[in-house]
Amino acid sequence: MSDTLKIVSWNINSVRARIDIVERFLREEEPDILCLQETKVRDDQFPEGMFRRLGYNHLILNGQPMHHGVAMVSRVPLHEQTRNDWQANGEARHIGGILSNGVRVENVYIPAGGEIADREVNPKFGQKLDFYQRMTDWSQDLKTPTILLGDFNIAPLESDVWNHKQLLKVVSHTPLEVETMKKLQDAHGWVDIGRKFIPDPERLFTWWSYRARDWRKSDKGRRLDHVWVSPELEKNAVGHVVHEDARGWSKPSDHAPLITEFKF
DNA sequence: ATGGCTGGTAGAACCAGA
Repeated sequence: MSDTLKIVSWNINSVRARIDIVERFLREEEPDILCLQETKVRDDQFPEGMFRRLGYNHLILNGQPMHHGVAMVSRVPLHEQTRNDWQANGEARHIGGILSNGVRVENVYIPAGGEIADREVNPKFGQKLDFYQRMTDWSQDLKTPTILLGDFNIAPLESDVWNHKQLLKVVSHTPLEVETMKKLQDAHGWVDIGRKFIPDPERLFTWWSYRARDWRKSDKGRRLDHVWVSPELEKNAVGHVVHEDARGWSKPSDHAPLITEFKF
């Protein structure tokens, strides 16, 4: 027998402002698990009703007022395990759960890191690097088969950005960030599911700025969102797409959802 | 190098996103 699991990662940029397109997405795509980042809502104000009406009765929330915040909503059993503070400052940027088959799902919102790629003048950039380092330490000890997904805020490959040369000094694509991300990936042998299904050098973006006049026409995108899995789960991943259309829905998030299908 | 847009919350000539 085999079970399929359809899991989505989506930086939603306010779950309340986006509740109508989240509902549309769930009705059209019918994922089993939706992992959200930047929910921007306290747990006691999370809009549970829509999710429960559609059968998503397992809700695991780690929110805070104003900024950040992550959540997982599931229509299959998913039990909270951990909420790690990889920034060591109390911000709500991670929630971890476990499926009934023992596979862990780790949903993370890694800090963007501010404007200037120098930790001496921009503490936020240092926090981002430190966050990656703590995740690297955590990955080295990790034994459980795990799906790690979310907004990693780094686009590592040349084909992950609209213009490699122009973005070399822009936070999200600097060589130091790419190297830091690689150390995290190597610490557990994380498999990059995006590039397993859409190999380099094919264009692959998950985020387009709000500031473009026409995001689709200019297509100045970056691949900031990722789905990684433990080596032993690579064979279980059977499909992966970036749902670019949702970036063009009314009042969209600036990130598109990433849809991954597994067979266990 | 600059500017462009969005949401939350306060009630901003705000902050943060990336």
